[in-house]
Amino acid sequence: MKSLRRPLCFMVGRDSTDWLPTAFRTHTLGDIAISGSDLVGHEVTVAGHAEISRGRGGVCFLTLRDGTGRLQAFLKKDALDEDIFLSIQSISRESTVQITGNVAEKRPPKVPEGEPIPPPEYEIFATSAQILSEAQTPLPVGITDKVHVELDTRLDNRHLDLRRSHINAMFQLRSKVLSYGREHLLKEGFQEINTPKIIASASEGGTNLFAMTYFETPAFLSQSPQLYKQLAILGGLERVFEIGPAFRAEEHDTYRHLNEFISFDIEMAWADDEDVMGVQERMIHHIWSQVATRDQNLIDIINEYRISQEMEAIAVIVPNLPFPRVSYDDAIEIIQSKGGEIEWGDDISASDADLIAEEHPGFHFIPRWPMEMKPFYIYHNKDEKGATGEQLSRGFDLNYGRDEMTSGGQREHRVDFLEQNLRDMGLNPEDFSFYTDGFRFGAAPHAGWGLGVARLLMVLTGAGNVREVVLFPRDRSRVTP
RNA sequence: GCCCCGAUGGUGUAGUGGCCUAUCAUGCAGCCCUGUCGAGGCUGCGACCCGGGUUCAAAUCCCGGUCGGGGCGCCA
Repeated sequence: MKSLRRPLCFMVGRDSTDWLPTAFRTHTLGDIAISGSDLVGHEVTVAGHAEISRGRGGVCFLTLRDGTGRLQAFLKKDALDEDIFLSIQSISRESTVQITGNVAEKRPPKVPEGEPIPPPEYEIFATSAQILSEAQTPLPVGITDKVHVELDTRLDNRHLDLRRSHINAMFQLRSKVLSYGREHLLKEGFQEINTPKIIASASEGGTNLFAMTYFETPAFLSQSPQLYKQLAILGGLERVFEIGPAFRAEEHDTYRHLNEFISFDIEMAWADDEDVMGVQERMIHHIWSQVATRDQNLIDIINEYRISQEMEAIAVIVPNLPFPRVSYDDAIEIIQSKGGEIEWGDDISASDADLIAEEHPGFHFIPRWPMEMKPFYIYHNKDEKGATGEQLSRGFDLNYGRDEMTSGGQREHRVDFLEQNLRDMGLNPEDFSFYTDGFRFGAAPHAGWGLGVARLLMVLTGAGNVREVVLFPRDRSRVTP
């Protein structure tokens, strides 16, 4: 690991080498940090936030940061307008500045005896400068401070929190994860869809919905794209996925729940639960291996912060395929053998999941749940019975350690079973006719899953709370910012 | 929704009835330093969540409120 004495101030988190110039800059800071050797002697214009201004008298070292990286500007009193020099010498942190100057190699820092001299870094020797916007002092949360800041304070000031390098890196990773996931699904023939988020009635039952008024009609925010993605499959779209919001009016308050979250859903025709578990593990494997080979710089930035806070560094360990399958029957057995108090037919609680995680710390599927614990749209084979003779379903979960990432399954495509399941769960099939009608004219057997994007990100980034990896999280007590 | 815990400068903290005119770090302001880079040195600034109560005396104890944290349930 890199020495803490030399934080990687100029670490680059984003490849911006092919970004086009804009009205405010010819190059990004990250670009110059990477391509500095080709740019030495060239005049460039850059813009960014003033991270710190050091030096007095006739010199000033201004560390600038934009969304791509950091770079030092070197200002000499006799090389530019004196008033501007003085105002930048005493500029407040986070003010935005535009600098024009020539790229030069930095003088190497003094290093303690015996330590290697670091590779060359680059700076801009300023010939002109302009303050674009001054920052008030003090900042409500420090961008480069070493002091810990609580999540609640950070979320109240998310616009500043996002400027912190490791937070920026986490959100870049979020974008990468979605992009690699899309990339994989498109390769397997899936097409991206969007389903309505304003709905007339419960789409699954179970959780509470947020009520709203749709002109003169009562309506709800969708808790899941479930029924609509199935209708897309029944309509012959073969393989679909959606990355979109889901809303649940549950008053839960944990590190892994939000009332608005992004669900990554797929649905696949002519497939059973095993088929879509395959899609999922291949997709996750693709995401992990892409991040491991292409985005180690982002992981490094996160680790730089974690180490400074005396937290354990994270590593992207590409999981082996296939993921272990721990059937519900097996899970009950494992929990019981470890002294957990659980009976067949009980839900697997968090402390039970801890016991399973002792044997399967990484990704693992838990297939074949009892039918009575699964929603009405989950399929069952009549002759598949659990350890106590109860009906099993083709529903599954994907867990990482103790945390549930996904729930999915083969869907019930036989309309008479579907209606019976609804009745068994105390629901009226007539209320679901918009859905069940889709099954009356020849239905393709199909399967799918829904994955919590923030939960997956939590695993990848080492975040201890889904709120960390959601830009503006919505929980029981937070609706702003 | 249930159970536990907490609230002190901008931020993060120390504090267990009188040693509190409240600790430390960071920040902010000012001064010194013409190659800094975890910059350094010096001088300042800035806080006990709100309302009630107990007590000679409350940051500290009690009650209520508000806000927050952890765990659980439920789920993704």
